[in-house]
Amino acid sequence: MIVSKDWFKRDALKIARGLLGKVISYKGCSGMIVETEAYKSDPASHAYRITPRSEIMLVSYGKFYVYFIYGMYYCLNITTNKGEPGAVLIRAAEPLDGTDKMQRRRKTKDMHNLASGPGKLCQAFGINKSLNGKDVNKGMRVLHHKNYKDNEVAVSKRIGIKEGAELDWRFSVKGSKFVSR
DNA sequence: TACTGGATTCACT
DNA sequence: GTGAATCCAGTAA
Repeated sequence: MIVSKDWFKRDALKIARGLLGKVISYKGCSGMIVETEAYKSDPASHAYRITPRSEIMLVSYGKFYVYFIYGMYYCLNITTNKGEPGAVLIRAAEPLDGTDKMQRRRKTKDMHNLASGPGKLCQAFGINKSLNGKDVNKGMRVLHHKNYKDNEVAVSKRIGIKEGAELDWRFSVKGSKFVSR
């Protein structure tokens, strides 16, 4: 079951929390999201100062925002919108299907090392700037986990959301071995 | 046009 | 724990 674009028309913090346990599917690979980070209009965010690159966060929701960083890595975001520009960074995922492809792209067999970080995740799924600006579910799909079809609250209870001790905008699945360091 | 630094990762010590 | 890799967007001139 696909997560609708309108699902992202809410506060970034709620989206970041709600995305945990959701599944992303792209290029024959899929994985369950286990770590996210919400970005709103704070100084650390691209949404703080709107530029041509980050304008997408101001004018849209439910779109992919992919940017290149450190000359080597991509980071995958999904834009949100509830009265102010924002986005959620997908930081890590637990590989489900297409792990052989991920292992080839990542040049490692280590499952824990396939998508346990923003840059690793993009490398494993073969994500690049061609996904930037595309609507959710066009290209990459965002799905409800087959085992977690019920509502968000139930999902949260079952997988156990762990909020960052100091960072209340970063969320991870409690006990997951697939979150970044 | 030139410079600066980054929502990271990995190898090496 | 530390530093290198690497390139693009943003900024200042």
